[in-house]
Amino acid sequence: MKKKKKILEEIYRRLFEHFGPQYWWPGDGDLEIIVGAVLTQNTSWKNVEKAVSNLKGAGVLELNSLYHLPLEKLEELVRPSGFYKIKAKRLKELIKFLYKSGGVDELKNSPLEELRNELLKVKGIGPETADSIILYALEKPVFVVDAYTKRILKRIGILEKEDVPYNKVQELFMENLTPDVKMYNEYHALFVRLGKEHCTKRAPKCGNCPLSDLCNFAKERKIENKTRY
DNA sequence: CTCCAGGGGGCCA
DNA sequence: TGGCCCCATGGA
Repeated sequence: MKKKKKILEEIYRRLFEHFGPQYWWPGDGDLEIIVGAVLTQNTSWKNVEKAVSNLKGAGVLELNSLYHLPLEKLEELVRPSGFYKIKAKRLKELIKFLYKSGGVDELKNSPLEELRNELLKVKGIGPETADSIILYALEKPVFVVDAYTKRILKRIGILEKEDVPYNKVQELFMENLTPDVKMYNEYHALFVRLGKEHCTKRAPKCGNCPLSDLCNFAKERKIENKTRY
């Protein structure tokens, strides 16, 4: 039971030493983080940047502007991020919630649990998006779980399969690591960094991966290479 | 050409 | 609950 705590601490230490601090979220401003959290749903960050750039260029990356921006116009601006019609709708719902709540700064005053439940009621805001907003924009200690997190844990052998409920994986971290905004921030950012650079779905680069000696996937690949050559 | 990317909701048994 | 499908652009 305490073994997992050790492993999770070890993984963090290794990633931090290897990559250094990531200083997330990429991009700046609370609202940009919040908008980006929706736009990046099942989408490469590269495409999100284009959409965010469009919003900035149009001068509408601001609560009041977004609130009054016609849905059709918003769709057009976020199109590069994919799923643009549904994402425009989701952004509208979220902006409406922020607007009614009195703005982003006002939300920072409400307790984490209540905040999370309110965000999850918004159509289009699921656990990962809600937690990303809470951790990175509102700076409260929730651990963000994403596809990279599950893939990495699965390959290391901590999870038996990637198809595990979000909350179960989140509990794994939050029951073993003391709540800390900065550390949770870096940990998730480091998982994404590792996921992009090494632990990709196809053609993983296990060679100089800082976790390769813990990773069953890397070990199997090594065996393959040995028997092949 | 196929597969993938920092998810989430709707539907149906 | 669990399984399946849909949303869509841009890069590899």
